[in-house]
Amino acid sequence: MTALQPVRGTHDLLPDEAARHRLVEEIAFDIARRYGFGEIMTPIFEFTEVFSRNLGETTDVVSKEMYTFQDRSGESLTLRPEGTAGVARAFISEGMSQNLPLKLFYRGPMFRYERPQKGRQRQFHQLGVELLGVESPQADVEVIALAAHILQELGLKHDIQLELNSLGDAASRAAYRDALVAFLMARKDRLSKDSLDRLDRNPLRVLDSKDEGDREVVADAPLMADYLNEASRTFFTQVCDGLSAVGIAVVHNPHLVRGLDYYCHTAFEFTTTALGAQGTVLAGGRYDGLIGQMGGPATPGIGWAAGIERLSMLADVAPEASRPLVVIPMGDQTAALALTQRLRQDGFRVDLGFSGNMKKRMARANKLQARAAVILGEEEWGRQAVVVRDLDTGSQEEVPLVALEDRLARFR
RNA sequence: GCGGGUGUAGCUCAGUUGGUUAGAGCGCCAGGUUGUGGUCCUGGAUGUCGUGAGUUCGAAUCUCAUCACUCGCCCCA
Repeated sequence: MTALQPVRGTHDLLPDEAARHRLVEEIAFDIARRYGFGEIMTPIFEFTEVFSRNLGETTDVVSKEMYTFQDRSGESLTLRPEGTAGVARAFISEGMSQNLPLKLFYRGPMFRYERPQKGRQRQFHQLGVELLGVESPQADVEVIALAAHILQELGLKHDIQLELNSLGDAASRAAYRDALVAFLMARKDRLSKDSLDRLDRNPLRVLDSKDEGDREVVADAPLMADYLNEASRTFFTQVCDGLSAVGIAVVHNPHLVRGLDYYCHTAFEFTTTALGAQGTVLAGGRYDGLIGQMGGPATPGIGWAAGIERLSMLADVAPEASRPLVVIPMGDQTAALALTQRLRQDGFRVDLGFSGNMKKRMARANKLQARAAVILGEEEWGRQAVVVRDLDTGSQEEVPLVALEDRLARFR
């Protein structure tokens, strides 16, 4: 605990940036509402098993990135590294299976112990959605369409592309995995150190390797598409057709793999090249087995999550700069306080400085980009009036107190 | 966890081959007469030179360690 620094990988969000954050969240939530989603707020920590059992013991997230600690009663708790497991847990705990289908939106901090980089922090924020209880590929289409809609509304400056793949159902996935492992084992000596490790923990990851040698080996590896069984293939085709029907362009990436164990069928990522090594802006997939595996009623699900910091860096939106009114007392501070309170009650955004002479207060008003100043001159005050100065034009006039709100209306 | 780069006032940076009082712009504060901002002029304050050791007569400038940031790997949002 050295000096007064924020913990590595955490950041203070000052008002300007916090406002951007909120704006991104609000735009996303606003659109999600149009699609019928309601917000759910789950705790930022859960019993450790909620994550360790369901994301997959060998995944990086579980094996080396969780913030896990014991509370005073000795329970092992973990700061959530992602949102889906908590929502699934809530679904079961709260008996929500009575209300299917369920459309949930969430936002909030997530925690992952990783080496910080651009667009990657230890405490970061995500917003995401989960659609539970729908087996049909229509759910996949709706959820992906929502994602595309949000990104569009955020005006992402840099071109974003949607990559899509199918992992197939459990049977298809297992069959493919076996085939791939056999293929890779036969070429073990040509694989990079990292990929040998992947071969052990998550063989599909080898497909994604950036290593030159690996890429050569992988180039003629068996294709996932060839191992999809009939049902899985039909499902994928329907998702693709649906997306094309709603006008969403897709790049099929047969090497696209998800990091967490619970995914099946549809996997997708909206990617960009504008964030350095972090190409993913929004990603998700289908997880039909998760809730059953956690001990709840077998319930299909599909969802995605997006990093708010990443969205904020790319989004072409700016919080509306609402300009305040400023009250400037000349003599009686108490009268100014009362008048300020009155105007605030009337719905105006008003700033009343805490100290300083008139010049100083005017300068401050300017800095706040105030629209107008209400000046309480002693002389005018004696006549039950104040001076209202338009700070853009510099013109000012005397206004009787009884007419103040009316006169101020145009500065709202 | 691994590798590269960086670290000087609130911010952006300069600082010559190690040399004694560490600078600029912006910002901030105070003035430019009596109740008025945004421009302009004048003046002022602010630095453990990331931190800790070491080399040296002497270090912001060299060495080592450490911390933070940053880029890439891993992985992901």
